[in-house]
Amino acid sequence: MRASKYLITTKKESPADAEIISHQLMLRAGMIRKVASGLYSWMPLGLRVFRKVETIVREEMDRSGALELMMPVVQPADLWEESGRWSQFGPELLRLNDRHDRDFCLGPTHEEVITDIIRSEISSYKQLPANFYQIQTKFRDERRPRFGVMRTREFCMKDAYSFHSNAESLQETYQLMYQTYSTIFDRTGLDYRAVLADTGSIGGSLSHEFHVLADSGEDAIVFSTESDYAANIEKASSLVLDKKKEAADVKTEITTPDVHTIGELCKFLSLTADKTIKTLIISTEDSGKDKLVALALRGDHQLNELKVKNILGINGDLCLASEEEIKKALNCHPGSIGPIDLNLPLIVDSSAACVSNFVCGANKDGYHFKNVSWDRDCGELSISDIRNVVSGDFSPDGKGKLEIKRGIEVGHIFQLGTKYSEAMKATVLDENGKEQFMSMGCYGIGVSRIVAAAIEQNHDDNGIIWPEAIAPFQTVIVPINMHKSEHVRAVCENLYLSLMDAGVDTLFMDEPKARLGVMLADVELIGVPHRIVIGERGLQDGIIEYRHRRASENVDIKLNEIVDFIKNIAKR
RNA sequence: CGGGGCGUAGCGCAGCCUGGUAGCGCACUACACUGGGGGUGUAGUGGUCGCAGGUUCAAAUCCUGCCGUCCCGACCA
Repeated sequence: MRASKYLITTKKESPADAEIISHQLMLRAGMIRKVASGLYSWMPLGLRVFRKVETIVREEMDRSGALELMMPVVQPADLWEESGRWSQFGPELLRLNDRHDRDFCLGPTHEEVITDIIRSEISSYKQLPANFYQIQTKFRDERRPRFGVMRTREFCMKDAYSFHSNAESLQETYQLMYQTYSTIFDRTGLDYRAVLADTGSIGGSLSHEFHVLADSGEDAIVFSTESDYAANIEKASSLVLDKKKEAADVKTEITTPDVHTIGELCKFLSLTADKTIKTLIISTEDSGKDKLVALALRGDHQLNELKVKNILGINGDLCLASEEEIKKALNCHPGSIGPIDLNLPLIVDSSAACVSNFVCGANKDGYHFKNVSWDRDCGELSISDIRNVVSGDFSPDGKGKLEIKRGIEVGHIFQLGTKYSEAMKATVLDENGKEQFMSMGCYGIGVSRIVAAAIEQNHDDNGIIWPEAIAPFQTVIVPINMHKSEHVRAVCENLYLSLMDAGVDTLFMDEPKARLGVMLADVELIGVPHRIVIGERGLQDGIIEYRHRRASENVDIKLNEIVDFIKNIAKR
């Protein structure tokens, strides 16, 4: 591509509302432009990267045997009512009416449509297993779109859906997709991990997420130092070792004026938070009547909302009881609650249950108990894992300790089982001529998000550093004073044509009067991996300058060797 | 959804408190110089000051409402 025929709209300053580095660089490099909150246009330069990612995904999906199709963005409400998700989905689902006032939604995902297709097209177990995918626009009316293309309302996703006549077959395809995803992310050249995940609102049983590692990632992911255990923190558990029970000291009520938080309590009594128990009261409004439930955690641990929701079978958001509700139920303020003689259902975290002689609230404003023992003071306990693991916990498989890193979720695979096929009556006849619900799997990859994640992981002060496989251009030719030297011009032209002939994606900075400094700054911002600078000075010795985007020094290459050199290092 | 910030030229910002000719930098156009890392000069182009009301002789500036946009949001018991 010739720069003179292309649109390169770089900026020195980044827009004020861009917070994370990938968003800033994508705007500065002219890859994307915002249309409205959570809605972006892909400029030609950005689209090139987008397409490269898309191509890798498509090639590997095809290789896996999945069949590409395309379903509509706008979907009828009927299908969603059949699956039960019309009422289950919150405001994330953008609903709209057509001119006949019929209900539709913009598809955030396509389980309903694909299940509808398959139930009418496939009727025999002999046609299974089958796997269908599309690469297409999705819409989710995010509560808060942010981070540029990382969390938008409209985004592009590859979604695949597999159908099976039995669980083993689903297992096989799931494994195949796991492999395929690994190949896809290997090919993008990104540093990623697959982790165990929760199935969330899509439902189903087993699930893995694929995360690109980056400090700015929205998710915390947990690894064992010694085994291959890896999980999202929402899902991660740890091995709780029963501590030797200390002999119970005498329980004492102590006055704790103006102590409302664990922090204040620790300071007041000069002890560490792991010797305290905090008691949270949640209101489970979701389960019909307004019921309060108490949760006991070690003072230094954090509640894992998801684990509690799974235990209590709550679908919606978990919310903490208000001060009034607590006052009404317990006659004290939130800062003084404890597990003793609590007139509420209580769930004790398994780590909290190992603490003895702890300090906790006395359910009386201004008072706490010390030397509390679960066995003696709290009666029968309901114990569950309801906290987030922390760095240094034991891996649940007993091998190694847990370590926590940040990740950007770019892929997610699920075993759905028969959730949708049952709801939508998608059946086949088995070997015995009996009707059976198909088992399903679904598999997503965020195409647009991968582009942003790649930048989060690969950039420096001067701009983006694209991995070879997804760079908008593999190579760039930068001439020096081309308008003054016919020789430089001719060499650049020749080289450009030779590289294009050799199948190397090349950008030729052919604006005759462009200044060198400006061109170099642009080219670094855009992140082209391989740079060739050609000037009269070097040409006199038959030499041109090569530099990789990550390198800090030029390498002199003989003019007649450059095409082979580039072909060699830029090969796919 | 709750809390906060911000809307002035394509982008980044000042002006607003204390009402009176709408400014600066980048970008853009033309010309000249310069020519191996965002160069210099001269002359230009470009703005319903988010929208709607109100106060006033006079509103970017003061008041009210709306819209847009960005950031933060159990972690405290």
